[in-house]
Amino acid sequence: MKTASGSAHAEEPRWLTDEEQRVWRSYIEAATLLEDHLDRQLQRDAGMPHVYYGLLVKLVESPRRRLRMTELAKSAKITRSRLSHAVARLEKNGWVRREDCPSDKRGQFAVLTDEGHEVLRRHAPGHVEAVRQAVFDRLTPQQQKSLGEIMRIIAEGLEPSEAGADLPWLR
Amino acid sequence: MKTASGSAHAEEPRWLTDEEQRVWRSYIEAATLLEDHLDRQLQRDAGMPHVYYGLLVKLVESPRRRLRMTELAKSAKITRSRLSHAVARLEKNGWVRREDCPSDKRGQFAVLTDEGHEVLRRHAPGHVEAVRQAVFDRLTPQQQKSLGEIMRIIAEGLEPSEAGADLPWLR
DNA sequence: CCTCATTTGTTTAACTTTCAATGAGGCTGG
DNA sequence: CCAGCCTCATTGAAAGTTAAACAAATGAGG
Repeated sequence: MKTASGSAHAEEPRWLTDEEQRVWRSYIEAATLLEDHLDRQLQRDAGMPHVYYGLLVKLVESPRRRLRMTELAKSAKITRSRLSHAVARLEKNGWVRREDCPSDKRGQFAVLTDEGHEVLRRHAPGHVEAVRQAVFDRLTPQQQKSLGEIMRIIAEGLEPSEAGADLPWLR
Repeated sequence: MKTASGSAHAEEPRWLTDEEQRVWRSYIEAATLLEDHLDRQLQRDAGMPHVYYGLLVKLVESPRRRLRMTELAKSAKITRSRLSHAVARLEKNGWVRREDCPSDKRGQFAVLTDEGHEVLRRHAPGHVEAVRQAVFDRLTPQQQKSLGEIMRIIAEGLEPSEAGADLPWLR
């Protein structure tokens, strides 16, 4: 059996080539700048960070504009803890409301309020425009397609199924 | 002259097509998962978030392992304020030390200490491995190349020259 | 019915990031 | 010189995030 290669075990590291390094740096820089840019845009215009906006979007797209906390967390790729705090804040803004789940007394729904829906309606155009300017307007159709494929692959590799990733023999 | 289209002015929004939306979602998901994954890996192994690690890397690659605060901030794509706090923390860890700039009394150098260098040496292999597993091992050479090109373009569009971006007529 | 492991969601404290304000130093033109 | 403006870097408070611990409810198995 080959060594586990995920624990504290020193095989000689496979360094990145110069070209790989350039790619990686470009990725980090662009991702950092982009996140920052969108956060600022939404904070300025809509009064919330990008992640929070994303939560509202998830909700508006869901049946009855509601989602169980855990579902919402999974779909937004954040922890339940982070979501708890976020929803608390959005609730204070009046954009989301919590509702008990009838079938599971532990459960909570996050529900998009009319106000929340309105905020979304009002600021979606500006946000889409920002995304276009920063990303889509600059890429050829081919590049857009590639970006989609590439990011899907990366996400795939890190997805929840990731849970037991360093114990592959248990999956 | 065409309208400025960046201010509070409602032209009918150019929504994203379904395909564009899929691309964008993939991007957001992958970027979120990846950032989170690397933060966790480094926090667990090296006791610092990914950004902080990135700062040490910038320093180790610089002449005399030092950089002016502003330079470092620019090169890492973060604000000077954020850097100030970060360096304060790294200093507390003994991984970075501040030094006055002789030629400009306002200036400060962030200098990588030997301890800092050692931390980097110790944890670089694990980090590279994490990046490989999450990204490079999953992409074809063609995709790696595309990713580099695409992210360079996006970064380009958001770069510092961005400062007066909504006042293009002043540039 | 009871026990125990698991799931759900929240909470607390520590840490990080942002935003706005500040002070010190440099630089330019009168 | 010095007045006004810009740059360098830091600060403190508020907001957001993380990690670990927790209570309540569920549900599977005995």
